[in-house]
Amino acid sequence: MPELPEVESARTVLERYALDREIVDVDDTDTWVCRPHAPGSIRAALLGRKLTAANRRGKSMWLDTTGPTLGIHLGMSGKMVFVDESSAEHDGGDYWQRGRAPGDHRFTRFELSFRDGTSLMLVDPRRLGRVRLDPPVEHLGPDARDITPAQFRAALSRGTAPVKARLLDQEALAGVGNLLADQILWLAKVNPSRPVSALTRPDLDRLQRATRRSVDAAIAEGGVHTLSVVPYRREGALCPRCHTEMRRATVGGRTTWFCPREQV
DNA sequence: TATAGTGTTATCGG
DNA sequence: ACCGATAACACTAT
Repeated sequence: MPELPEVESARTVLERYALDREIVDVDDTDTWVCRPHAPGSIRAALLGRKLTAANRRGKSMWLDTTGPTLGIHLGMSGKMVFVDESSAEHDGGDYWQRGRAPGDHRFTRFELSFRDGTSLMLVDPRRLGRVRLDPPVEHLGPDARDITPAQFRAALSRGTAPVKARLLDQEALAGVGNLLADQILWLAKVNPSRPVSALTRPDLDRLQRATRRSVDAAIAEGGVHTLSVVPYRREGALCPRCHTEMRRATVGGRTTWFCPREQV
């Protein structure tokens, strides 16, 4: 499911395939995913327009058009699929929804049809994704891929929240999800429950470097499921560095796996 | 059959 | 007002 790296691969697909084609039909009838606009309002705003650029900050995407901006968030189970002139489907190589067969429209929640017969759809079984016009993005923190050490220290300096909860706070820094957070904390050898107020300057700098490394690695390797500690997020697994049994906890409301020996 | 889940947001309580 | 925790959302996979 999508964190920053998966959203970036989706953005790349949109940029490569979906720009500069005239929109001749829009299916925005799923008013749970397409909101808060009235049914048909997104359709009316986009008919006859073209997508002109695909942008991303954290896990949020927005598409510039010759009309209003189209915001797309993949939620926990969404993926973008582009159907080309020969009905071949292109997605980000995302590892989830692997079981979906080409042409399966059961979970298509939003669709743009272009004049040349191609189309772009949001496929989202759980319907936790969102499509909206002119989405707000200013509230998001700096993108986790290019946040500077100084910005990172500022984002993690205030308050008493567990450091993992802060890493997941999209207004502090944008793009880190549950798996990336576990990887970052494991790489930096920081306990997920440690209050941000207890982090030292060296801790913060290690965390920032671990964030950059983890995001870059996941983008290069094809998603957060390729991160090195992810296979060890299970009962009975041993830390791949020190062979201590991994421990499970709930931090920031999310399932958390960490090495109790190294992450102190 | 029961439960957990890679995300976000409204609401509650301190 | 600020900060953090929790429940809810809808559906699939185990």
